[in-house]
Amino acid sequence: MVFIVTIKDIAKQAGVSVATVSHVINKTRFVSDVLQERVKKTIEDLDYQPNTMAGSLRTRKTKVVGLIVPDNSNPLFAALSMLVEQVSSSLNYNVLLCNSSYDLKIELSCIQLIRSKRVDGLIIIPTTTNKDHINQLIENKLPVVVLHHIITGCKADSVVVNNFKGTYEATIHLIDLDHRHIGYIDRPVSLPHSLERLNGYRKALEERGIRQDDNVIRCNGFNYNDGSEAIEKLLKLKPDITAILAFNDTIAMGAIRTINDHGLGVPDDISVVGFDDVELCSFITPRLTTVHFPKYKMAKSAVDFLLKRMENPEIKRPIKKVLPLNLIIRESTSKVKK
Amino acid sequence: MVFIVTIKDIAKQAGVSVATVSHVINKTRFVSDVLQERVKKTIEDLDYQPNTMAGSLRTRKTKVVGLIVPDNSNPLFAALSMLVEQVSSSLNYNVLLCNSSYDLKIELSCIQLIRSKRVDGLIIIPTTTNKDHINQLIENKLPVVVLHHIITGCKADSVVVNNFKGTYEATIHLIDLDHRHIGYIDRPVSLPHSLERLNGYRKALEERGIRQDDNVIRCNGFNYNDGSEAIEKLLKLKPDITAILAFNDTIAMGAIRTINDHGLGVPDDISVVGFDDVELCSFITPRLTTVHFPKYKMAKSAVDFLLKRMENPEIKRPIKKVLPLNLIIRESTSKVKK
DNA sequence: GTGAAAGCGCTAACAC
DNA sequence: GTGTTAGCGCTTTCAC
Repeated sequence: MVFIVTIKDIAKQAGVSVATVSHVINKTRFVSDVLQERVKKTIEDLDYQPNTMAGSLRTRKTKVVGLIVPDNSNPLFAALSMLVEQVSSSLNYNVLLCNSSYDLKIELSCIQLIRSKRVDGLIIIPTTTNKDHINQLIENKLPVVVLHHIITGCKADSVVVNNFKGTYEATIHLIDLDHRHIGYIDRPVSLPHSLERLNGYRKALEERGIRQDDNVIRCNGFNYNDGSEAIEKLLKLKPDITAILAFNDTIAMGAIRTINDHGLGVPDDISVVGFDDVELCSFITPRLTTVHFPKYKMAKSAVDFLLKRMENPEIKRPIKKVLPLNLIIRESTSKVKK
Repeated sequence: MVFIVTIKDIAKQAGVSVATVSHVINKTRFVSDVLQERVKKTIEDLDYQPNTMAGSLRTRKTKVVGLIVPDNSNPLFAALSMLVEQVSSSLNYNVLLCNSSYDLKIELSCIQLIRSKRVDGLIIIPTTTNKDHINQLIENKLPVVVLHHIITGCKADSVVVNNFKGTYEATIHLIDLDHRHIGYIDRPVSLPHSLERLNGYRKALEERGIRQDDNVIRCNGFNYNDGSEAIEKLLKLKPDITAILAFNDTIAMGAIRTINDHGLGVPDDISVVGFDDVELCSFITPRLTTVHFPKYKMAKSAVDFLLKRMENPEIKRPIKKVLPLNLIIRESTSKVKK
């Protein structure tokens, strides 16, 4: 907000009307070659930078999309933000990034800000299953797509992942390796997507007739050390466990660390499988067996949904895409020791 | 850009002037309790969301800062963006995030976009040492702070880190552990900050009278597998190496992976030290010895510098802050084997 | 093929 | 203590 050259200056200097200048910039009506050239040259000469805000005030389009994630320093969300930004900018949209810090109040205030900035749409990974604030946005005609999480009764379009199948396959994989005591480290507070994961795990056990000890533990947060603390407890509670599934890779990596600290090896003593397939998975030792999460496809679909909704607000809502997941077997899982 | 309630609607419904409404919203002049209440209630009732764009057009302040990073999925940059966003939003600023993908052309187009969005300031981790485009922003009176990188001749304020001391201490640490053949994995293309790191390493070797074999190798990119490839080559070239310093943690982790693949142990056969102290460092096995990078302080200082410059554009420029670094000794380094 | 001018939703100087 | 109104820099209708 510090520049001085305006469209008027260009118009005057080029000896044309502001309308003409506007039209050559936006290619929005025919302008003769002569004038076109003159205007372009003047723009160049004066280093003119159109003030898109002023335009947005009229057109009611800002070409920015809001993005709210719980925590951009989490590797999954970091990858997702990066990809959302990349595909957005390839379509000429900018991204306004907010971290909700897993806090609904902060999420609410992010939304406030984003609304007042008049973004053209919002992509959000919400923090709770609270749908009211999101539905209200929709009522206000703001296109929003919920990424990754599942909120029943929410009118927003969404792109999610087949969580159930992810953990189901992972568990079957473990069972096929003769594991019978398989632990599960869950998210601090259950959300539908994490319940799906838990159910996938349970279903697999059930199908294979494995007695359901309560081998499920909840961790306290989303960082590596929360995984450490969780496995610590689980190992104490259920010392016969030979394999664990973790809610995500971060938790899994924290768990591996602590397993090692107990003088146990992965996968020799305990097999570990993660979820998300964060880039690092193939570079830690042992390489982490995990459920691959299609990050690019998610980001792409989210942006596509948003643009689609902008262009045609009348499509029956909500539209939803469920992307498939697949297990990537690496080195952190192996046959159970006799 | 889809809402209909404007300040006029509020004014009419509350039976006051738009000026009064504006003033109660912005607390910018005294309004009697009665009117104040009436206005507030009306705002509530109509779910009015001020259009900050319209205001910005007048005030020439947008309350958004641009942030350009090379790649938000890199753990260091992810942490930095998150922190910049957090401190900005605590000061009522939003963040417009762009990834330059390590490409000057893209960086340029991000800047274009950011200028046209009239951000109040820009925080950038540039991709090259090219200073022209940055200096031009400054000439256009846009406050900008260069984060992390060093660009000589650049008029932007900056907050950086004492790179030299980081690698110097790390190398001394290794020498103190009796290592004499210490490799260094450098960044794909040298920049001043990476040269400082390289010099810290060299200076330490020189001071301790260690012959400078050319144990320096350059990796091809910034991902884990670039570290893998680099160490692969280095091991072939210099099989007597017992320790390596990596340009950053990501590279170090990739290297460890490959060292393991060669049947060698870290730190038993080869000690490894990283740079940045990304969160994961204390959770991989072995925990990574690394140079701690004060991420929060950087983000905080960058935003502070920006706001300072906005408030007082006349401060002699550039102002610069160099934050200290310190070595964190964990498990990936140990005495050299006889 | 081009220009004049109204108006997007605010802020803030000026008036009372 | 409150209201009127002129712009901020654009887009776009209407007119020629």
